[in-house]
Amino acid sequence: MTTITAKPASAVTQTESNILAALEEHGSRMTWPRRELAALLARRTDSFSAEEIVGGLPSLGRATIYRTLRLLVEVGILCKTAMPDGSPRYSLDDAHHHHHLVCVACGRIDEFRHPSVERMLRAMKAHVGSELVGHRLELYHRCAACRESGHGGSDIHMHGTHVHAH
Amino acid sequence: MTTITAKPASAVTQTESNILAALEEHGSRMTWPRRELAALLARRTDSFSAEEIVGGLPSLGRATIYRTLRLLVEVGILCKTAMPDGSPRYSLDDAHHHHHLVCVACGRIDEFRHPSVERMLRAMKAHVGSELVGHRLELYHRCAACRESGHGGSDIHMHGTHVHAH
DNA sequence: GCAGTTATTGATACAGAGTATTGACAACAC
DNA sequence: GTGTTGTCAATACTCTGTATCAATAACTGC
Repeated sequence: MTTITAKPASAVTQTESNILAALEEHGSRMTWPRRELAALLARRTDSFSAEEIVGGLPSLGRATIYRTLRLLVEVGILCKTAMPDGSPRYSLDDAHHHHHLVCVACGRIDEFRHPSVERMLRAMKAHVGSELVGHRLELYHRCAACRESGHGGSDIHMHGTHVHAH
Repeated sequence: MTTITAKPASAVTQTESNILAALEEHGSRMTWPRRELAALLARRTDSFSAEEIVGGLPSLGRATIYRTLRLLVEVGILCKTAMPDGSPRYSLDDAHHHHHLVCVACGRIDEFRHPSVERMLRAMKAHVGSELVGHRLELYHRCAACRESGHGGSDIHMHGTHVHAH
């Protein structure tokens, strides 16, 4: 927990009841579509796009799925992260402050915390004249599995928004 | 250049010939639409969306503008940054490695470099098992002008993708 | 300076990721 | 059981692009 804290995405799990409890706590009603979505999310360990969920739950309306995903981000069940090209990915949130280590080949998202990041943020807070209201930090890499399996040439989401190589 | 390096966006300027030279160097042809776009960009000092440019150059095709903006990002004339909600903004690039300080109220984008960031990246590089292929760091704040003018309640682009408050 | 090659353009259509609207319906309060 | 209000599905729309393709303009060699 002090060095890399490489918590694999697969270690971030939420049970269906966890998710429903978070919604209830937030004051949301307990509906069948939300139960369905919670059940599906509880079974996932990897990152996903909203449209994957839409495809996986054809009995629910698109708007409902987008609304509910947004709601789950708000209540801290999901993280919404951006690939280098800006396309969004959702993953389960471990409910603590963290940043993302994103594999550009397979889309796997690991959460991490590291003192050097917090140190940097403190330093920037001190040096920037105005109040910081938020930050975004993502590190992009090729994960161990993708390097081994040679699944490397693609990097489909690599270009677009401002991402630095060094 | 060692502490905050608060280079205002207005200090990042490019002349029309600068921009055209970068395109030529890249091996691109010198066309009328590119000249037009270069002339318009050379006059801007703030950040902008692609559609603003589309609106400002009605004689050019949408596709051409998007293509050329992408090209200019590739050759290092423009930066493409994301607001907290993920919506993209373009700004002139000072051609050095830097990160972005983005005002969530007015969209102003300042570029900065700071040793604490580089230190953090070195530390992360050392600690992450796999090779890092890129990173994204954006700090969101409310700029001095917006704080003074009270232009504060809006923060229209504040929600969406994963942005941390502390 | 002209022909030939090839990059580039503009129009149009399409894709991805959502948001806004609306009438219907279901959950919860009483 | 009635009423209020949250939530639903469907639809249309927005924004930010990319793909296709025929027409054209820019460079290249002569």
